[in-house]
Amino acid sequence: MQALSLDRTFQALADPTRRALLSRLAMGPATVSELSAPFRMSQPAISRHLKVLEEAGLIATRIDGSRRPRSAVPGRLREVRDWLAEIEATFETNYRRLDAVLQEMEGKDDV
Amino acid sequence: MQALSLDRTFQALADPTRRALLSRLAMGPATVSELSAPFRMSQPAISRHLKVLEEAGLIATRIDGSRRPRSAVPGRLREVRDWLAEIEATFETNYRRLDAVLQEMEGKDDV
DNA sequence: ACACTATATAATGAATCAGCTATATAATAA
DNA sequence: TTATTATATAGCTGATTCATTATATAGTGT
Repeated sequence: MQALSLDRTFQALADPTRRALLSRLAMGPATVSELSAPFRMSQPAISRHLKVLEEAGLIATRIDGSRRPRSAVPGRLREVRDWLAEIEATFETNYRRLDAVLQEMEGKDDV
Repeated sequence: MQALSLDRTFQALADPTRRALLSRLAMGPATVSELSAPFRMSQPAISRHLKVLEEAGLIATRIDGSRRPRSAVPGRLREVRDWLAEIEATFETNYRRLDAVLQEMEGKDDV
């Protein structure tokens, strides 16, 4: 298996086809044929996108005869969202601090 | 200005240097020199990364004499997080539905 | 004006990406 | 066995990425 870096995961999400595939899979498992159907793109291209999503830890493959139904794996997405939330929290904190400083300055400056 | 696509934004986040720069900027504005200092990477490389972050709508540039202090812009991150949350919600919904189906099957199967 | 600092841009090269077509592999159906 | 279906892999191409060094641009300080 490959290393599950945020790099890889964000990279996987940086393509509209892959995001569409993931959206579809969030609604339930689907085979490659089913996933390919809505796209004007060759089956190999879709298979490749699915591989990227899998290496990013976003989907998983099950084997069912000659089919390879994929399904979404939520854990990885949650990690990504946590990372984003952390940055936003940092920003919020420091924004509030700045705000407090500004208010204090205003208090001493004005009147 | 460039189109602010999710593509571009995820792409921007898919690089560890850029994520580090964004983390730093979430704590408060900083100039290119300040941002470059912690990295073993040329100044032009950092400037380029900053440009990518800006084109992704994640940071903004202010002009102050010969300096170009950057600051984080939170709106875009929130959009990204919203997109992730939506997918997770879809997954949750469909997972619950499956769960319900399974429970019903179990009810009819067992005993 | 001159030197220095801060930053951006250009030119280049190696690596990776995203698509295609052709082909391989494996399971299913006849 | 043979044909068909489902999917993966290989090989190719053009575009994009990420780093480098060299250089341009523009402000600052003397």
